[in-house]
Amino acid sequence: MPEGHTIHRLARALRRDLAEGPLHATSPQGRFAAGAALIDGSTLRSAEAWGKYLFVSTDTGQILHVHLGLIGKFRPVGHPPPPARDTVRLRLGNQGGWWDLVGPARCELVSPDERAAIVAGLGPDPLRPRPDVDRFHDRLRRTSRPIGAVLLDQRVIAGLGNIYRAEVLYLAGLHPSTPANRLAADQRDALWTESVRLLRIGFRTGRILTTDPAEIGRPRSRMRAADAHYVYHREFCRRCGTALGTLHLGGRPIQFCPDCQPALNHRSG
DNA sequence: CGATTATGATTAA
DNA sequence: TAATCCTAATCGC
Repeated sequence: MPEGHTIHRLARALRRDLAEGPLHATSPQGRFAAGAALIDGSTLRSAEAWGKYLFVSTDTGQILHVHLGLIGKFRPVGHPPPPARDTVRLRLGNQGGWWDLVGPARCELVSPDERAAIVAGLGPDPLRPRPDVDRFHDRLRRTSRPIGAVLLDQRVIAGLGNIYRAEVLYLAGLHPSTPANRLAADQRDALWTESVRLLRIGFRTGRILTTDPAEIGRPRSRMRAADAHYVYHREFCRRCGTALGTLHLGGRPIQFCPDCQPALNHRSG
């Protein structure tokens, strides 16, 4: 589920649902019982996303840090809430709604300093106001690691995951193995611009949609899953039909189109 | 029923 | 780089 757009939508939904009235917090699973007890009875003050990291703070000064990881989910469960499954790490709710957190990589209370340290370690988040684009350019200029690995590094850009990195590279026409420091300024610009554009579409729609509706002949609201991406998890390029290649970069598989994303030429590079 | 897989990240080596 | 963690849906036998 979660690349950056998911966490930003989640933060907004929690703000809307839980703003009013004291929170009830429990840990049916038991693994966050102490933390839930400290949150219980407080009132929500803020919920915000930094890349894939979610912070929820209360009027009593508690700061809840949640990271969904690969398999975590934080979703509304209706009102009144049904009996909780025994995997629910945290159930949070009030008169505005009820939410269950299941399978998170992180669910913990942090101090203001700890929170600041996490945020300081993250690269610019395209979905936040006034992201520091220069920092993104600087990081790319300074490393020879393959751009396909660099885009997954949250210290470089916060919020991209395995789908967006593959699609952003496709849209920029760049081979995933290209050393980041060999990219030209306009290529780095394209990576940033496409990241912003795609994440915004994801935030607006709640889906990772990267294809051009005009090209597909179908509005985003009715986009079929099979047409939603150009290369991610595909066998053939959605645009030109060429058989895709697969690499392992940043510890994860990435598909690319050998025709639309040619490898860096030795003489021009 | 077990194995596999998934939009992630940290730790150890 | 590999091992590890977290959960649930899906698939094959």
